Amino acid sequence: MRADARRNRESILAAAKIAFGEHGTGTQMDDVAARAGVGVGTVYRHFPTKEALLAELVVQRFEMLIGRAREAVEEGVDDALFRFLRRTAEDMASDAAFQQVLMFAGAPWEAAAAQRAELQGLVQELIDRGKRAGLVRDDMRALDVPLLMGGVCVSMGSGLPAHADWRRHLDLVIDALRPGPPPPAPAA
Amino acid sequence: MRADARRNRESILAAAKIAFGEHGTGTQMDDVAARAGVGVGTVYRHFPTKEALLAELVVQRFEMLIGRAREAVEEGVDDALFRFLRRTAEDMASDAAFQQVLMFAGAPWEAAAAQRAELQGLVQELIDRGKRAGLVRDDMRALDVPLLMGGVCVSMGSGLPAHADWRRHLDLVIDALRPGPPPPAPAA
DNA sequence: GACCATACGGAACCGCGGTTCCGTTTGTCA
DNA sequence: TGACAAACGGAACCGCGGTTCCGTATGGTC
Repeated sequence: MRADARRNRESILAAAKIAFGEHGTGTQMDDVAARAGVGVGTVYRHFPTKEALLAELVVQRFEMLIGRAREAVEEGVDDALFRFLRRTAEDMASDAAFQQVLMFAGAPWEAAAAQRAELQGLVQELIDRGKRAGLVRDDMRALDVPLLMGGVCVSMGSGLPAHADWRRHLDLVIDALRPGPPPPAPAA
Repeated sequence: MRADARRNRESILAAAKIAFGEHGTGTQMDDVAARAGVGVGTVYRHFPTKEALLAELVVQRFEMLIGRAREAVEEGVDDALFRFLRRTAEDMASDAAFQQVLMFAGAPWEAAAAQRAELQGLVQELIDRGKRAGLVRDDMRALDVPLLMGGVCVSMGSGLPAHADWRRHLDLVIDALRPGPPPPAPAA
């Protein structure tokens, strides 16, 4: 691969990261090209499709989350799960496209299947530790994480009028994962 | 207004309700027209814009939710809030477009401002009752409802692979609204 | 320094879907 | 029943944005 080609590929990825982070999946290819200081044709030489470009970004983002999860596991704290969730949310807050991918699935989501699987394993470890310490409800499953985080994503992007307060949303959702109070008298 | 005009308006609204419920905001005007047994032009005679049509549907849906909320208030049960949330979720599950509007706001969302305000008042009543009975956490606010329900919407539409289990999501989120266990030893 | 495969730029292409326009039909009223 | 305003149908229009195409530029090699 020629030197300038490699350089351009990097520029494009960097530009795309910013553009997609800001404008979400609606980002236009021309915009990415412009930011990268490159023509659209060049973008298409490196990534056959907009979806493919986005998929690459999503994989990278998952790779980063895997790193976060590893750190959390190694931290060895009982509430590492919650700390991980908060850090993850903080990361996602600045990436509109990733939020949308997390919410709606599709090709880029599928493309990161391997990463997702790995991440799920690490999260399971965090959950187990939390359960052992009595900080996490017994019936929590690893799949609850994408479920709930997908929900939190709604409160992030889009500059919503009323429900833009994603930190509040996250707090509530994390509380949902703690062991509940004794079931409030099963009266009906 | 001519008789056939009124009749057509109703057909269009009915058709739109079904179409938007199925395909979400991505529903095409031609589809609505076809289902209503009418030409596109006729649809546009009655609703100047796709957004306007959707807005009308959203207002109707909120009107229905207001009805649900009134019922809940009149029920007079302590956990009326939770019962209301479950019924509401059940209603929303079959309306893809409403889910999207709830998630992303925009013009149709704004159009229902009055309804939203009224609904919020009723929900506040339900919350207060729940708090008095000790079933609802003290710091819950009426605005937490759209916040969390918006999140649940993610788990509804779109036939997602992993996180399609919206009932689970709803259960968790409702648990988040209950009074928490004693804060797990403020160690950190 | 010449050569050529590789890479680039960006104008043009194309399908999609919301919206418009106008000739035709139909309800209503005298 | 005749006349006319109101309403209808749907082909055509148009902007948008992803993708393609090809003439030009350039890094690497002999």
